[in-house]
Amino acid sequence: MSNMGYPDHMELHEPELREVPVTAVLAALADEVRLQIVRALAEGGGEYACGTFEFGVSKATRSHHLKVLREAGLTRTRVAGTSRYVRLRREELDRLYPGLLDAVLGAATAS
Amino acid sequence: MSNMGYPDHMELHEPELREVPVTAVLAALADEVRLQIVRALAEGGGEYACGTFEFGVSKATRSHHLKVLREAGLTRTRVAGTSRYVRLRREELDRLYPGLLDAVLGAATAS
DNA sequence: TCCAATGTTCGAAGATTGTCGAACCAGCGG
DNA sequence: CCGCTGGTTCGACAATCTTCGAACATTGGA
Repeated sequence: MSNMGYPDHMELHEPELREVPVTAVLAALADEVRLQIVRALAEGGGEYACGTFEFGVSKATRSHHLKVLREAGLTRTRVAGTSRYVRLRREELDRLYPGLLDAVLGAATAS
Repeated sequence: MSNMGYPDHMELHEPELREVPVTAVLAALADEVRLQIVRALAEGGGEYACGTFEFGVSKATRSHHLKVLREAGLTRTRVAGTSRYVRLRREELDRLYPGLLDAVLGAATAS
């Protein structure tokens, strides 16, 4: 009974957005590489394999940044085979921090 | 002729908000102490002497945080006598990043 | 003139962060 | 079964950040 209705592959732990301090959310966004990832996710709208993001950093670094985003409650990750698919938790974000993502992305895109 | 129309006391250098990278603005907000300062400034609406902010850090630390906020374009500082009065650059902020401050402050206040 | 008050600046200590290569793990395809 | 591929994890290193006390600057008043 340790399996509580999950599929046979463990889902990654992703925090409730309420339980993440605002400062952590902001800190997650306060990095150029991570902001590029978030921007890409937001533009596409859907989910992307981790390997999609090639922003001039190594595999290890990219993995690290995706972990930061996930643990800040900004993204959700689905495991499928050897790949992991990432997507932005936009609705939740917009509900809890209305306007934040739009403001940040607007600025980032407008440059 | 080094004085270019300024009053006889040099105003502190405060960057144009456009020229501050978004990540710097976010980084400035991504700290518990600085967020408390910003929250206090936003609630009050007006300007406050630096000494007003007693959030359990030393004078030196407070001075440091106020400098970070100022150089991120979040606050403006007026020098008067031995005191410095700080205020939030709310209008500019709201114009360039509409919704950002509200989202962050709402979250911070709602806790 | 001398002192008190308000802030800033200067190290320095300690923690956190971003980055990488190397090693590792798990599927998938021969 | 063996190797490739997509990702993670593990040190390690350098840079940055937060924090403090102590020293300094400047103003205003007794």
